[in-house]
Amino acid sequence: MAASPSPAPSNFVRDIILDDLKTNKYEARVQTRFPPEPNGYLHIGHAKAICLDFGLADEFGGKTNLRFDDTNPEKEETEYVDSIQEDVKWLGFHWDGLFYASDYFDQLYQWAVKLIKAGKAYVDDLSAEEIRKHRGTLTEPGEDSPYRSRSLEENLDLFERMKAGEFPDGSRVLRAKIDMASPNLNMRDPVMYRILHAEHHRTGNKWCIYPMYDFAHGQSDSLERVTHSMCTLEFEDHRPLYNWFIEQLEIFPSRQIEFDRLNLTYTQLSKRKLLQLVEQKHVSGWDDPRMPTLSGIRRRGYTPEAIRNFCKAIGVSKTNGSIELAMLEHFVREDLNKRAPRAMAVLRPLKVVIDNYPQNQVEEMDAVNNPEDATAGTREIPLSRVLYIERDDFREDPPKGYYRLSPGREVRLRYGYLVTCTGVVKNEKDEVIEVHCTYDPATRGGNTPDGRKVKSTIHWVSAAHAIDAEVRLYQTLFTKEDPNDTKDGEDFTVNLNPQSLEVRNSAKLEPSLKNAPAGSRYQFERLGYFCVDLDSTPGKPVFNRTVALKDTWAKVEKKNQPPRN
RNA sequence: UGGGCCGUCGACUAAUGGUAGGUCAAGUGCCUUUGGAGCACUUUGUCUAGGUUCGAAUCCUAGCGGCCCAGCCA
Repeated sequence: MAASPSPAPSNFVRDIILDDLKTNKYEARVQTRFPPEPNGYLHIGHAKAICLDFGLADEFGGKTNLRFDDTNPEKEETEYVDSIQEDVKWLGFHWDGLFYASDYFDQLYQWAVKLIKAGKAYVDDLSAEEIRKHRGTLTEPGEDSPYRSRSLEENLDLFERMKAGEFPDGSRVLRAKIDMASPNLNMRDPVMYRILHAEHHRTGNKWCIYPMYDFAHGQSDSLERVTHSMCTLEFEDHRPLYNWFIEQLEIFPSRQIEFDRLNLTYTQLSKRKLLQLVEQKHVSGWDDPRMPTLSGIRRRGYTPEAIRNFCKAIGVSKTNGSIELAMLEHFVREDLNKRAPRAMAVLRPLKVVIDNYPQNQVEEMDAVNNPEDATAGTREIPLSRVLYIERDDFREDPPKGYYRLSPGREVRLRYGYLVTCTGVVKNEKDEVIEVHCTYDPATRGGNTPDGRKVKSTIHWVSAAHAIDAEVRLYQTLFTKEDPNDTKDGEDFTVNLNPQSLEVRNSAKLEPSLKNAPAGSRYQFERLGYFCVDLDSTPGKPVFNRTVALKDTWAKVEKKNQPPRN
């Protein structure tokens, strides 16, 4: 066994599998499944589950099925089925079998009949409301339904007629006969089947009764001979029921193991609430780059490698916690730093005129594409008398510690020349609209033959050669670490960040970016990582900022000037 | 206040009765044609109280704190 370069840290699920392997449980076989309900798009929380399910099976030479948990025809759609498959593949995983819980509807029906015949299930005529009342409370036991003691024959007949469509929605259900006094509410005669005259995305109108999650999930695991069935913590209370059905049915004993779901600061990971954001148009869609969906994150410019590394780093446990968003951002920076070619782009242009530079001269300056990757090569960038620099890179009255351009000060233009600011031009509102400089011809390429040092190197683009672009800058979608932290009666949308999207319409890019294809990623020097959006048009590219570079100066400035409000 | 689960640096996670370690964050310095990247160093932790033991983050007891469960959702 070769030592892996970055060994996956162990976790309690892996320990369980290791132990089962040692004791030869399941004939030393490892099989998992990733079981999404196709009622929404996959998000970063699912990525954690995917990495666990597929990762563990891969590690032990096992199999992983993709199985759609499609037992509720009213919420599920093929659009979601398609996006989920695309996202799993994009993340870099390959499933063995592709299944649907609905593939098992016939088998499930037969098993339900088997339980009725064994006296372990009955048809209940109580309404939903009445069932709720009979269920008792957290501290008081429930009461038996008056229909609990029906004869086998009557139960069989009624269940068959439920299937045949003789009864309206909600009029009857099939229930497991377990224990109405159980302290675990899931064991108080849980509903197995409900009547739903609804068209199913796969089975069409074949069925008008549909199994509940509890009477489908474990059985599906068992049918596929899944050995280790990982799910999130809220299903711990369902495990006794999961096992009860397997025992009563005498089928393959898959084992359910629960782990902690991912929580990320400043991020909403409830599928229902993500759907709400889409439906109420707080975002442009499931793939809005501010969304934590895999499609949103992908459009934002994240790489699958970064997400996988993140999932590996956060680990798996049973502790309810919240990962800091900075952790995710670290892993995308780490990955993009190695692979993203550099380019120069000015987001808020300020015109610079180099007064002593020849009027119509243009020089091609050599620039390295990626200092982290010697094989990435170099490119040429045109320089001329009129440039744009970042507004932030000039201050008429520089604060302490600021060492970019200001009157009388010399800085280096990256891959260009050293320039010294000689003056400014202002408009009637006293705003600087133009900066004047002189350059030192001896410093071509940014070199200083005399060994002189400058404190700062800034990026620039030649005005005559620049490409106009739209750049979209993002902040967190929510202003609070916990978006669900609201006052009574308030919806989580009150925590939406009004500044989560900022569009810069007049960005100027170096000409090499002209034909960058959608999805390609760059580091704009000194600014951050950016990704070409699919809204780009031939005349005007659109870039998304994936994540900003770490900005030491911004930190210093913030510390020196605490917020006024 | 019925049942289930969980408490280790600011965050996440290891240590499986035997040196409390790693990553992120924060801080300091070095270096730098990105105030980027990199490198070095530093700060901070076993929820509390008892008990078992030569030895406890780990085992036991009792507290305290947090999360989940009363859908014909998953």
